[in-house]
Amino acid sequence: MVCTASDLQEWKDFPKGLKVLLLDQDSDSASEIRSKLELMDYVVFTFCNEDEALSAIASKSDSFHIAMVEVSTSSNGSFEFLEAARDLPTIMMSNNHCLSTIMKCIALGAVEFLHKPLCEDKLRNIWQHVAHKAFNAGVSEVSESLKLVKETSVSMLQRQLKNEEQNNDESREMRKLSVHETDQEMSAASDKYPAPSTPQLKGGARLLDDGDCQDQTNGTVEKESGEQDGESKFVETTCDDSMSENIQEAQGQRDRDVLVKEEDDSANNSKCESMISPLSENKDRSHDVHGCNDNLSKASSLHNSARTRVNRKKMKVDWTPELHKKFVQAVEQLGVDQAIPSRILDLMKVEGLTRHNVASHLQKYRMHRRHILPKEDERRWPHSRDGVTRSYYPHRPIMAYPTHHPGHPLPPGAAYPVWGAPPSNHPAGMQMWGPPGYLPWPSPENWHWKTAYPAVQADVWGCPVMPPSHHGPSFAFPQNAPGCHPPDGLENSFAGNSFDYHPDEEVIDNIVKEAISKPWLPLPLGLKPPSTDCVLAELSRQGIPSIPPHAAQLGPC
DNA sequence: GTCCGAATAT
DNA sequence: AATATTCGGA
Repeated sequence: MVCTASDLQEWKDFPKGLKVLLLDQDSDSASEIRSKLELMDYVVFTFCNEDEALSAIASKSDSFHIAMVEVSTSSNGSFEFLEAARDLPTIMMSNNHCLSTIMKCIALGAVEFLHKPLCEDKLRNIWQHVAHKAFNAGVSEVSESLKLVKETSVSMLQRQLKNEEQNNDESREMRKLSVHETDQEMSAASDKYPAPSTPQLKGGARLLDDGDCQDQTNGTVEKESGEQDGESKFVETTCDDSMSENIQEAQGQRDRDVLVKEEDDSANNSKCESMISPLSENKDRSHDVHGCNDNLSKASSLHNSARTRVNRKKMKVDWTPELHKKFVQAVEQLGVDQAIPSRILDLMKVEGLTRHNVASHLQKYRMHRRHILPKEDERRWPHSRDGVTRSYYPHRPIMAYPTHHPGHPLPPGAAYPVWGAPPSNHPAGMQMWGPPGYLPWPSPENWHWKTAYPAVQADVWGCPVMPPSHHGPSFAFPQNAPGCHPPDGLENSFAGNSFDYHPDEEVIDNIVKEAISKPWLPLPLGLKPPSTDCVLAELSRQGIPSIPPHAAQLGPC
């Protein structure tokens, strides 16, 4: 369908009603796309059969503004369509991400190639191809084209401003178009066809665009104006440690030197997320696997030069080994118990890092420690229950874990070394969270052992834990004499644990001995209280034929 | 209102 | 899997 700029000018609520020919052999996929498009007020004509689609455009070629065609991996049919529908801006789409296929599509005139599954943003913006074509159709003279475009844009803009209250996505898109196409890119764009397709907009104003658009489209602005804003704002300040945390927080002073990378969801469709690289010593970013470094400075300067909406975009902190090292040092310095995000943040003095970032990382860090730590201080457990030496977790796992290095207990200070080993000993990006020799990351598939033994309460990390204190001491007390039989399932419970450890008698004995020698303490998990029968039998075996009368009054304490 | 930590989402 | 975001509670 030939859609001219003046058509657009007359078009109420563009792109509402834009007619989309959808050709997809897969009817499921087709209907999915269709419904998405329809939600955006496109009018969709679905074809699962290519011949039908071809005859449709042949007979009533005016009926469509744009086509979306699935490139089936099996046939070349879709290319035929492409050739047959030269006048129709055609977007090809496929699960097949093969470059040569894409190339072929483009070569044959496709205005864009979209990877499936299609994301909504891309669908929403397909109208741009129509607009682009309209603005370029049959206009030989650039100045004429520009004039037309300008008029069109302006009139559209005015119309939209009038309908302010019913502002919806389309109008916003249009405004975007007006501004940018008119004032900035049109002269360049008008003499070549390449689609200005949504996601493929090149550089320049994109960030601003997105920022604005985002602000308008979803009402997330106010949300980000709170704490988050304060933290992610780029403020160039210099504060020293003497300043109070709060002030620092409020000033967003940790956000110095952040490098941001513009979100690049462009043509390649590879969702390369924005990334923030908080590094004062960013030279040693040896593992920049994302290869985004080039963009960093670009985005950064962009940010500096213009508005800072950029920051609104999701930015991911890249926890490089160096950064993690800082983190761990901070945690150590504070002591695990006092290590809270804001303090860690202060100590780290990494610009651009937010408390949220740290909190998130801290969460992961703790989770990890929960796995490696119990082994370490398990042997010290009996003395750490008074709460004084209690570490981060109030309810220390009681089940004796075998320690990984039985002969090499780590001194408390060394329990959480900064780095167990030089990073160079590990594959790029590998992070060490614990002392040398520990599995850096116990693999989750090894955690399932916890479920094998219901009698042991396991926490979410798979560590057996003490029941909360309100269960009271009575919980601990015996129906079974220790030693009657090893706790049922104990072995099973260990069979698949993180360390592939199969407990031997010694371990069990130690637990049992501990329990026997300190009967006033709660019974370690995994040990069942002895049954009365068992107790009686044992007593009998020791030559005590019956329970002394007063014994019954003792009862459980 | 701020911060924390866990839960949940991406 | 890693990180961000959300949510409930202090």
